[in-house]
Amino acid sequence: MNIVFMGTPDFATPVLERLIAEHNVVSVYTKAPSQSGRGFELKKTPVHLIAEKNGIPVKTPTTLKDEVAQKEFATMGADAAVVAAYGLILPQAVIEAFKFGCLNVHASLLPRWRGAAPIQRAIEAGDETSGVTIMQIVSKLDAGKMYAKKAMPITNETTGGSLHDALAKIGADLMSDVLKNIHDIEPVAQDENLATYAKKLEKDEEKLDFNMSAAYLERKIRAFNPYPATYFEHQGERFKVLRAKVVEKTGKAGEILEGKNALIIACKEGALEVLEIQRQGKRAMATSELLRGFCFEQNTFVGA
RNA sequence: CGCGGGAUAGAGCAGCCCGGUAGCUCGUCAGGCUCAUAACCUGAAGGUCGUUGGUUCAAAUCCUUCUCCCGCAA
Repeated sequence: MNIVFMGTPDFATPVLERLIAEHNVVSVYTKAPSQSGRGFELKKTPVHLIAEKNGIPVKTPTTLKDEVAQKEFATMGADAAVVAAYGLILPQAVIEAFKFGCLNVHASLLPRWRGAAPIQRAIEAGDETSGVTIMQIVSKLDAGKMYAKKAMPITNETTGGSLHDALAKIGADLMSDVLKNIHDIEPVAQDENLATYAKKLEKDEEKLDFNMSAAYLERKIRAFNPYPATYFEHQGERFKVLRAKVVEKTGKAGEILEGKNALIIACKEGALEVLEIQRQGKRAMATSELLRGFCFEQNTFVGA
């Protein structure tokens, strides 16, 4: 099958690699290289790099709304477009430009968690299951008919990173299956009454608010690991928290109950023992390692 | 050239501002104590202080080259 691929971040690369292996990827669309990272170097997207490595033409339009961009699709003779975390809105004209339409890989079991950050929101909310949905793109966000779904459990060990990687692989498999059987699958509509939205992660969410319960904060820490990661501030320094567990202790919210042999911080309900931490300028390490040479003063407060 | 922090024993840190014998906590090893232990006591090994050059009687410390790591920001 001749396919146009559209995607941007790491989540999209397993899907693209699978398509390259199994189909004829005629063109790849991704976001333009942008100044990012230390030194503001111009960085190509992960999808961009994979495409280049495989000698596939890459296009990086800033919008697909103009007619020039849309006419390109007509001349490619592609049967379908596969979209994975592309980051641009597809206008109706693009959606209709392909025989099989535009197929999207979404990292949740739709209609739950439509939107930008389904992986993190599922963990944060305490869902016991996550998964991948392959659906048809329609003008309404993540609301198209579904071809296939595959679930996977969320455990106490699941982090945003681990779930992301697992779902990306599942997504690649599932998309492969759907494309193979596209003639035989009748897509089913989503139940609009069950739809929820996963709003994108905001900067101010990264700061841990110890006025929340320990159980919630623990989930959030896992959801935000490794990116964008949560943190607290203590005596002018910022400490990223990568892993923690809930412990049965009480104190005023944000109070350091133990700072020498372990780091335990009181929350509104319960307390958190920080297990993996990253001091600014340093790499992430087990809290026990940091505490060999560093000490948090007991009974001082962190956070706000 | 977006802003900033860091590199010191196997690990984590202090020392640097104000140059003058290389420190702390832990780990390792040996011995001791104990019914016993991740506990306790005694002792030991382990460092060209990331790299280059300079200043100086003297550099972990001040200036400089490069490499690597990280935070912010996007």
